[in-house]
Amino acid sequence: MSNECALPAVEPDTVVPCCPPLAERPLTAQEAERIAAMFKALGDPVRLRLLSRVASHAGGEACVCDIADVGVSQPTVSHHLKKLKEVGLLTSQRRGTWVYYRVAPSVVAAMGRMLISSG
Amino acid sequence: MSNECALPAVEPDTVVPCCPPLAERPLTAQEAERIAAMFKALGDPVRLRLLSRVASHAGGEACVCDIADVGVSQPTVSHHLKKLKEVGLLTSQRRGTWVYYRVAPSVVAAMGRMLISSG
DNA sequence: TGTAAATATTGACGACCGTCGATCCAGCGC
DNA sequence: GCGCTGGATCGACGGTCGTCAATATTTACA
Repeated sequence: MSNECALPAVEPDTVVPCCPPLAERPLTAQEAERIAAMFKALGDPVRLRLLSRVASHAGGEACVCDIADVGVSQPTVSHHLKKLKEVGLLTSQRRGTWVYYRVAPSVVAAMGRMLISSG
Repeated sequence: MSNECALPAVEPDTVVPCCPPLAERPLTAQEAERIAAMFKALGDPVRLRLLSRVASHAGGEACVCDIADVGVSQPTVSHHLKKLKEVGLLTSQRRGTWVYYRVAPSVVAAMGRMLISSG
């Protein structure tokens, strides 16, 4: 995957260029479906806090145990991290007993650019 | 409302500065709640298409009748436009028989910047 | 081998959300 | 006044989502 501005494609074959500016042209149904799934991942307060905690953590990565105290149970934390991972906003890596998460900057930035260049 | 970078506050008194960069520091529960509500509004394909249609329409505004053919019923379109309006992403104005919607560029840009400056 | 710690998965339950048909409201023209 | 058109609201239904307790899985260490 050399394309820096690519979102995780639904099918591995079609690497779609990411996020056209919102005001460039009307989004197609497929584009909207794909992009909405990513924004929906940001549309939950617990996920937003988890993402922010990973992003702001030293070294750009955080163990689950470092960020898990957000007021919900451990399974719920795991559930939300999984969702963020599914849409490509987070990546994970197991090191020993712990699992470390880090944000995918290109994906986050791509979503941001879609909004910025529409103003 | 002179502050260009302000999101619609839940209570009219507290005008909160918008969207700290995701990686600046961990979001508080209240911040996350407020911001998640806005991203949630973007987390639906129909709303995303409606927003894109308004944003890309000539003059920066669009009558409902111009953008309503997104594959759902007229009440559903109205419902989604209302939601986008509630979180401050759209504004509306009645002119005669028609209602015109336009995007709130500062709000959209604020959300974008929150993501961009986190990469 | 066996026990403990860190995450993930499963299954269930209540709440929220998107959708629709039916209805209502606001302007316009006759 | 009346009818028509664009748009909003209401009420209901089915599906999705966030949450939890319980359990499973993975690794480390004695």
